[in-house]
Amino acid sequence: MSDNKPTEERSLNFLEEIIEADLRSGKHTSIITRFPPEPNGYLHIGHASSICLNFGLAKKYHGTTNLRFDDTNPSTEETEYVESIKADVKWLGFEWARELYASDYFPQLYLFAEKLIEKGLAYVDDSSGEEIAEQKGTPTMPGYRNRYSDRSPEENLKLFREMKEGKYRDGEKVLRAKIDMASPNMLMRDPILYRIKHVAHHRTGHEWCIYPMYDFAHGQSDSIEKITHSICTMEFVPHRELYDWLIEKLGIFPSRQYEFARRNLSYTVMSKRKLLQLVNEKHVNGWDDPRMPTISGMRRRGYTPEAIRDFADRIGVGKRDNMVDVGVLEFCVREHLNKISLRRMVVFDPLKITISNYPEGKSELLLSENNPEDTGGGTREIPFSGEIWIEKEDFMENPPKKYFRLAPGQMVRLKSAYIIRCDEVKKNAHGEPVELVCTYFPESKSGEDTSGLKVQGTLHWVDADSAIPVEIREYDRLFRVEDPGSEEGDFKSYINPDSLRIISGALAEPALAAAEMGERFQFLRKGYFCPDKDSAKGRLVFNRTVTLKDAWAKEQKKA
RNA sequence: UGUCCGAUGGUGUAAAGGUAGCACCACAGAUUUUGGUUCUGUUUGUCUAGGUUCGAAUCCUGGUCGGACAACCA
Repeated sequence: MSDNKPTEERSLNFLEEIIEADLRSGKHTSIITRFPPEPNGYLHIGHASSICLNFGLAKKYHGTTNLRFDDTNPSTEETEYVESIKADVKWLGFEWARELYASDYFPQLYLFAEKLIEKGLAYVDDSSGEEIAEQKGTPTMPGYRNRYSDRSPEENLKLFREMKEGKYRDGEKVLRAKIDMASPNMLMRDPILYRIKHVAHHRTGHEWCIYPMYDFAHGQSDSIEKITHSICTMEFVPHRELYDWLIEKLGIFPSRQYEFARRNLSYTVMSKRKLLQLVNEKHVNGWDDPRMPTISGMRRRGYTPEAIRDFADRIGVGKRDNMVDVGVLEFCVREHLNKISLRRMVVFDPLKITISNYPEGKSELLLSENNPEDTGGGTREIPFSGEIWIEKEDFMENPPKKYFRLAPGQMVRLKSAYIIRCDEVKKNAHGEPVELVCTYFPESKSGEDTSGLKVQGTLHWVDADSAIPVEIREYDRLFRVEDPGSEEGDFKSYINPDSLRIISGALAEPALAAAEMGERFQFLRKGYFCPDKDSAKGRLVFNRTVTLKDAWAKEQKKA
């Protein structure tokens, strides 16, 4: 090729720029990142972005990523969450270099605290929570110290050891850093480092009754692991000053914190609190409800890890507030599913067709491609006979202009089969069509069409004799508004009442009987679907992952 | 009335003082045995007022708007 431009290097995001600069300057020879969830809930799409970011950055620069559980608050954390988080990260396709726990560092952290006390940089405070808050001032008013702040290092050391030994009750004392009660940064106003909690920890049990706060655990853990780039969300910007202060005073490995703006997704909520409400109040059927923005929900819905990674990649990373359109996610899902899913035909709302000129009692097997996007995808056999089902909405007695489907006297092709013409409409007492009598053109058989007939529409269908009944679950966005969290009143009042539609009487081509969990299908002209775990033998349940684009529906809406 | 962070089409993200680009969305056309896919094209943007400069999205100053910060949560 004459074009010798270097293979189009994509422009770097701000984190990549920082890392490349650090690598170039020799500040680091390799990088280590970490994904640090607290095991107190399920991971959602926001975490997925963070996972892709941290693991993706390390991968790009040939570094490693640790999975570290930030388990410093035993009252909220459980092993169950640890397991689900690990499963989610793995499912997304990432491998961590080390599986670590902040709780592994409790002994080391305790020593760090004693060191600070010895240096006169921390003290034990007997004040109540209210008193501490009171003395802290406000963002516009400086705080002030109390009498406990003057205790000697010796006394503090003694008191802190007693705290550790369980001599005091919850809330009776805390360890505080001695920094600056007048700092414009509230977090620097003698922040609490340790608190007493006589609570069992999911890993250390009753070994400890004092637990470090986030600020005294996170940076130190980063440092112990020699994390080079500790990437977190913007709300931690004010913590950075404290993060750096502690590393400096402790004289430990200088991990550095960098912040990015969390990605918000339209038409959903992401806060743990709100998600929990949806589950507890049964607006959804559990954390893995396919409408949930959780990783387990998306997995059950049929989203692929590839699509989610692609999504994270496309939306990139920045520092400003944002609201990413869920349409981008759906685009990524469609794009991947289009390439990999097996085509099948399923009629959701059946209308019977009798082909009057098809030999009585005859049936034949037709061939159809499994995936037109994949030439090696092979074919499958579909039975065809004189009695078939089509979609009710694919027939109109008085069709509008440009209606390419079936209507009296109008012809359509049945996908991978024949061209038919509608001759007669049989109706029930309400005047609704219940059966169409059609003729077919034998010489129009798919693949060997010599009929010379031209039709505009192609319909999906199933053979009446061999069709199997299936249940379909169609999901729509969970909320009616873009940003439920910022609307007036209770966010739950914006829930979309039609976010789940169950179709129990759908009929599927027989090949679908062999569908297995994990397989992805495109039901022709309907959307992408996957088997749900609720499927039972003889009663398959399919989740709609995402619809197909529908130019006709769009046109209808305009009209 | 404090400190910190931010502001580029409808959305997300690039352009490190020198052609405002890419993707999604939207729209139009072509192809199509899925009104799918694919292909081609089009519309739309630098918050504001000054300043520095031959030249500013980029640097400086003021303003405006949005967000974060006063948990013994992370």
